[in-house]
This record gives sequence, structure tokens and C-alpha cells, in this order.
Amino acid sequence: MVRISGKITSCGKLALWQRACSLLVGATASLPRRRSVAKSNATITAMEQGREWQLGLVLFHSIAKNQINPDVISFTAALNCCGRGRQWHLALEFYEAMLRERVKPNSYVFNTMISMFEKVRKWQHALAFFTEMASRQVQPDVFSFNSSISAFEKAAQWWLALSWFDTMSPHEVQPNVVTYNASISALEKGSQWQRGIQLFKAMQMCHVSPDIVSYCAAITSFGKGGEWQQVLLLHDEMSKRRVVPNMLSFNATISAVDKGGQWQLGLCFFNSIAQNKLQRDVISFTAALTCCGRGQQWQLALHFFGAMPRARVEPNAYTFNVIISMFEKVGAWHHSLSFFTGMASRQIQPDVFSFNSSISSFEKAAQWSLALSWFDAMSEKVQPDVYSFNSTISACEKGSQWQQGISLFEAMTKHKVGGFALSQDLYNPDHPCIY
DNA sequence: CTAGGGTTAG
Repeated sequence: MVRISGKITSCGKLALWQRACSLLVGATASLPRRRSVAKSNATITAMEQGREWQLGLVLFHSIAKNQINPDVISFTAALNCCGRGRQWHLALEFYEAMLRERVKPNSYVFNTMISMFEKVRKWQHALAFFTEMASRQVQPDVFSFNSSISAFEKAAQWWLALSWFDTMSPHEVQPNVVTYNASISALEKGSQWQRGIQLFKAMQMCHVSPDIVSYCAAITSFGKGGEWQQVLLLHDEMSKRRVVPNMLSFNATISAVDKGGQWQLGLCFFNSIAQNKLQRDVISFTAALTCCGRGQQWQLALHFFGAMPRARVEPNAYTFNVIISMFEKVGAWHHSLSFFTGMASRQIQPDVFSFNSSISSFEKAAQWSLALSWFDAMSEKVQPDVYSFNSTISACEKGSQWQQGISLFEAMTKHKVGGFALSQDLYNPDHPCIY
């Protein structure tokens, strides 16, 4: 008799869920119950890893129908399916069902829940499950801490991330490279990049070797601070330590040196992606286009944009936003407009960035009626923010449409848009609309 | 059965 669950598990790792399914179906139904649960669990996981999370859930339900009680591993696998499908409400129901059926949740269950809440950006829920874990006498392990820190990182809750980090030793859990990486990112996202760099240095003192993800986090941190020279030093250090850069680290580098004003250097790093025989993705191109924007190199930007189909890379909303904003900067409003309309023809939904950058470019060119019509179109799709109002009001002012400007201003204060961050124009004592 | 990284304007 072959160990079928092992085979199914390897199918999952290779994302061969169809094969996993047929192995399961092909197996005889006369296996001992314990073995068949293991088999089903392996299949659920295989489906989840093959991104067929719905099928995994279907299989989970079929276990119960075949009078086999799902065990804690079945529930964990099902929870992972929920996580993959971002179905956190459903996951909560599974958790409740599990308690009802007297299946004791273990650390895997809690870690899976915490990780799911990280994915759906619900850090309070992640925290609640971390606490729930303690109340059910399950000791948190390195996965619990790391997943929680990541959940806090996504929400820029750097203080919580650090306090979790500090709680690890009292719990006798050793931080590992993932702990450091998540914490460095949390500090960077919380605008504490210097602290993040301190942690990056501290990990080496604690004999945890930085890997490519650590370097990525450090590069992004230095980028936040505009420290582009330090980014170059990190690249030297990486090659000395034989940490191989990948597409993600190059993408981070392009953006980091660009933020330090070194847009040409950013473009060099963009070129090195292909030189290193690595794939470029939409983020690589978008980062390169951002460099072009900073350097006001719009012809070059059009060249990169034109090169995307050949690299089989589809632009997304970020890509278009960068281009629209670049044309705003160089004062080419008709180009902003044509890229904005280009989004629709590619079924890309314009977001608040797309609208605001377009309105700004119309405002700069005193195209008040375009600005107004964009503002109106925007209001039907996305929530205008303080900048949307400011640019549109400013456009009205430039076009001597002061009545329109005033009514927008009133609408803005009525809806409490942007709190106290009001338009400079409206505070200008020379402004005819208000004074 | 469980954990980490990269892209956008004013």
C-alpha cells in the first residue's frame, strides 16, 4: 500500500491540485479512517496551495458527509483555504465550529488565524487571536510572534511590533531572520527607519545572518531617509556575503535611490535586472517610470512604457498614475488626459491618485471645465480627498469661476474633507473668493 | 497544517 497522503502533499507543493484530486478519488475507500483523514487533509492543502481554495473547502465539507470527523489538521487546512480566499468571516465560523465539535485548537490553528488577519489587514483581530491563544493555554511560538508582527507591520503599528519583539525572550522564543525582517519593515512603515536600520545591525550582533529579505527591508528603510549612498553600500555588502539580489531587491533599490534624488542611478538598477537575467515585473517598470518622472524625462518614460508589452508586463493603476503625474509635472495636460482615458480602455479603474493627478494637470493649464468635469466623474466612483477639492477649487479660481469654487469649498467643509488641511489659496488674503 | 520583502501625486 502506497503512502498516498505523502504523494498528495508533494502535488500541493508543486501546485498540481488536479493530480492531487485524482489521487484521492482513485484511492480505495477501504483505508482505515485515520489514514483517510490524513489523505483528505493533504488534498485540501494541495488545493489551497494550487489556489483552488474553494475546492479545498468543498472537500472539507465532504469529509463530514462521509462520516469522518475532521481533525485539527483538517480545520487548519480549511482555515488556510479561507486565508487564501480572504474569507475571514468564514474562518471565524470554522473556528467556532471547531470549538463546538470539541476539536482543541493548537498553535497551528492560531498561527493560521493570525496570518490570515495579517493578509486581510485586520491587526486588531490578529491581536485578539494572539490573546485567545494564551487564554486557551497554547504557548505562542516563533510563527505566532512573526505573524503578529507582520500584521502590525501592515498597519504601520511599529510600536506594537516592537513590543511583541521584546516579549519574545520572556516567552523563551528566539527571534529568527523572519522576526527581524518583519520588525525592520514595521519600523520603516511607521516612519521609524533609523530604528529599523539599528535592528538590521543588531540582528548581525545576535548572529542572525541577514538574507535577501533583510537587505530588501534595509534598502527600503534607507530609501525612506533618502540615504542613497547607504543603499549602494548595502549592495556591496550583499555581494561580499554572497546574498544574491533578486527582482524584488532591485525594485526596492530603484525606488530607494530615486527617493534620494538619484533617478539616473535608479534607471541603471532597472537595467541591471535584465543584465542579471531576472524577470522584470510591473513594479520594476513602474519604479523606472517614477525615475523618469523625477527627472522629467517624459520621452524616456514613453520608451519604457512602450517596452512593457515586449517584456509581457501589463501596466496597472500605479503605472498609469505615475505617468499621469509626470505629465502634470511637465505641464502636458493633454498627455495626462490621454493616459487617463487609456486606463478605461484597458479596464483599469482610475483611483483617487489618477483623478487627482489629472485634475492637477488641468488646473496647471487653467482648464477649469475639464477639472470640474473630472471632479464630478470622480465623485461617482471614489471619495474625493482634500487635494481633489484644492486642485479643483484652484482651477475654478484660475478660470475666474469663483462661484463654483465657493460652492466646492462649502461642500468640502460640509463633508469635513481633510480636516484642517485647507487649500493655501483659501487662506490667501488676496484671494477674491473669500476676502 | 503555520511566518517575512518591492511600485504612485499634490
